[in-house]
Amino acid sequence: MHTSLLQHIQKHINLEPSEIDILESALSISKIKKKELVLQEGQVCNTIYFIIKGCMRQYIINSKGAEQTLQFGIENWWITDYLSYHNHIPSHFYIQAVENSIVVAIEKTTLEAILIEIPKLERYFRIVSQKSFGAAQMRIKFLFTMSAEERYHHFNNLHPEFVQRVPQYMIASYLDFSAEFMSKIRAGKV
Amino acid sequence: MHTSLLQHIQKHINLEPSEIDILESALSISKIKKKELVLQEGQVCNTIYFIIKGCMRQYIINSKGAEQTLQFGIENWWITDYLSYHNHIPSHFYIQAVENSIVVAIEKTTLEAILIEIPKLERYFRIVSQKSFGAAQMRIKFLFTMSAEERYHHFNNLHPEFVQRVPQYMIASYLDFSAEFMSKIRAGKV
DNA sequence: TAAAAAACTTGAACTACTTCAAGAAAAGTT
DNA sequence: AACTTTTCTTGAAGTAGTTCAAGTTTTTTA
Repeated sequence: MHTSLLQHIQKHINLEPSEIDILESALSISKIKKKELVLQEGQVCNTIYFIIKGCMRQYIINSKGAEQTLQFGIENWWITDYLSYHNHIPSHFYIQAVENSIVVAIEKTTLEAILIEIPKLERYFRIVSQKSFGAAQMRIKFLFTMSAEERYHHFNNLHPEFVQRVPQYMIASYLDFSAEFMSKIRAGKV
Repeated sequence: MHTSLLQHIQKHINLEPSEIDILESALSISKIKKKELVLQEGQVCNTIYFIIKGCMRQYIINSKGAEQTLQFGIENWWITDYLSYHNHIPSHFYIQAVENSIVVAIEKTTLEAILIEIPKLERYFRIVSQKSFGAAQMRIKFLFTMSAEERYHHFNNLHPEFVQRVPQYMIASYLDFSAEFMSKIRAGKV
């Protein structure tokens, strides 16, 4: 396993050397090719992914057959469908690699075993998921209060590198407007 | 403390009698009058609230001075601003009682102490917040894929009691359309 | 139980966005 | 280097919603 997950965990809790050993032996990295899907709509989600390198996204296919990105994940983010994961119900989402990516993929059974061996990790996941929930609430705030153009500029200011990395149409759908409209915003034609 | 919080916790983890004692003595209930604010924009949020009875909401005031509800909480829900709570930063939100409510209000210092005494509770909060995050993602999905009318009918089917309980204009803003438009949807004039 | 405040309704005018269609540019593949 | 696929751009026409203003109904308060 790459050290970045350990570092991320140790930002929030202290691990003993023995606990690090347990993690090292239980977890491994995997590579995911650009465009590869790790979850599809209708499947039950049994895995959580920590992104070591690259970029993933969670998206849906709407009633018109178009993809809409709900969530991006980059280095040091977790990505999964928690509702499907916890309730054993079919997922509404696709999870896909936007770039060739390196992740730590943890199966539910593995994670449950690790959490029993290292109960301290419950705290880590608690804090991380509370912060994610907080971020989701801010996201809803921005969707509610800003115009399309404001959302674009705000996102562009906050994550300029990111806008370079992924196709514009994915960002447009993440910000909830059409790719065509994004093009016009960028050209100043609005 | 009312038993409903204990029951909610014990849906997810098993508590020893001694642990229940600790909780009982550390926590107490408080009453919040309708329209009373427990958090205002600009304040740092240092408390999490478990709703025993009643209804709370998290809202913002937008650039036009109008309130927009981001989140409702009813019986057996937690409500707080996790981003402000964790990062000690001023909140973007107001949290207010929609009805006269009874809550367990837990200060950050109290909660941290309890979590050290009963580490098992980390698991409870981890699971609850992961599920909340999953629900927030579904919420974004619905906002993205459904028309205003679809969102109204969907919400009305899912939570019919709830629509009776709170003013329509709050539900309209939660579903991200105007109170006037909601009136037209209900009258079938759209 | 009257008065005041809060919540809901209605229609008309407006607008921030979408959709469509077609072409251009950029990136990926052999 | 040529071909294919993917991504981005542009304008014209359409529409799902908003905003405003005024009136009505319901709920709360004194």
